[in-house]
Amino acid sequence: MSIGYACLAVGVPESEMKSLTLSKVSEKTLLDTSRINLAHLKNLLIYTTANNLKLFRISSDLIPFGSSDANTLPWWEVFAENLLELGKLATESGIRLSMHPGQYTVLNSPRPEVVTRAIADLVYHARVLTSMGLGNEHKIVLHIGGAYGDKVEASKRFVATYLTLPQGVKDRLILENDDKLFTISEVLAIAREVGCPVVFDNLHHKINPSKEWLSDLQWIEACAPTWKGKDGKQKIHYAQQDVRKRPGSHSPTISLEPFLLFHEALPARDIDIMLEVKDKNISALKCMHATQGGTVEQLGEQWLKYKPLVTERDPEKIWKVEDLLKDAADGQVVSLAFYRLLEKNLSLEVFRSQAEITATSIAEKCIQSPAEERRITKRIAEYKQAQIPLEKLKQSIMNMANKHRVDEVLTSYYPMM
DNA sequence: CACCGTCAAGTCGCA
DNA sequence: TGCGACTTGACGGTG
Repeated sequence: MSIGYACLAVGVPESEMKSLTLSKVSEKTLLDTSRINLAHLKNLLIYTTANNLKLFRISSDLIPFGSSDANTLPWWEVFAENLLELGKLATESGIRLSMHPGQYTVLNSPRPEVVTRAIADLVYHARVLTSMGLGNEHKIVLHIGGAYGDKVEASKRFVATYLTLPQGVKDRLILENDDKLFTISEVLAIAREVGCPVVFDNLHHKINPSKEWLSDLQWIEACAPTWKGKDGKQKIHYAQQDVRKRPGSHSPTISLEPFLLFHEALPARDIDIMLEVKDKNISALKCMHATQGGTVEQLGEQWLKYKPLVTERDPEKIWKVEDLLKDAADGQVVSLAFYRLLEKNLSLEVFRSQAEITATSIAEKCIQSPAEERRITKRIAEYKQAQIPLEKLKQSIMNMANKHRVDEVLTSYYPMM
């Protein structure tokens, strides 16, 4: 079983996708931005490989305006070599890639111009994966679209349009239940009609359940036959609700115990799980290590990145974690204990005075001029007097870390909580 | 430097 | 009927 993350990695320098606004589009800006994004994707794949992750979703932002008339570049030719190299990197590392056009790609719209653009967008996504030399098990995830007051008609339109898609798109397309309109049973009905694999999303299903009452496991089993040999392993999406936000919002991180319960209930056969969560790779590593074990080295590396978050709560707790890792002859055994202890410590309240000390010591690594020192000292004082939230202080420190490329700070999880 | 409104995509749902 | 929410960085303007 592979556990994956989507589009971006926290704490990986030079990995973010740049975008353009329409007013800035030109041949030069398109070329420059595409080149940067491809280089950043390479960094993401290197990171994914180094951390032994096997599932990753490529951001649709890879090629700016990739499916729009605003971009007339034959980018797949201009960057043919780069794309092939990236695909090779993924293939050699056994990484399964995917893409996921957003909410604005609507195949079943009654407006023909919307449908035309949606098809162009799917062609763009398929072209990225194909240009990378990847097989059809590297998929494109799509929702059914709008309901327009008549889901039956909307479903019929989806099917009709699906049938007109280029084969290269059909070969990669997989369909997902959404959190508002099309339930898992409705998606399954459409998918069976057109012969397309289905991705079960547990959170969408929780919020937008079908009238048939089956368990998550039963729905996953119902989706299983839609996956044929050429499609690769069955994929599902797993997410948890952010309790502070509207229904459907992804949680900041994956809470371990509910994930473990979900995981234990999964079928014995091999399934790929794409996590949808704000902290991306951080949760992917947590869930992977917790269920499949991590080496002492892997856990130690994670611990260094989490450490300042524990320090700003209660520095005394550091020793317990370090003792656990020190006594660990076998990383497999302590992985679960490590992440459970970590979660427990991270659930503690931040201590303002400790957060101040932590911020000071991290800022010290980044400061390179008296002016910077004055600015950060001022920000820390503002935080001390509760004039700004900790988040803002961290942002200032991270801006400086970014400016001076302070890797130790940039790769830590310090700004995440 | 920090902050804020706007943009760009399509649909839904609430005044 | 019209506009806010959804998403997120880029961008331009202000303080």
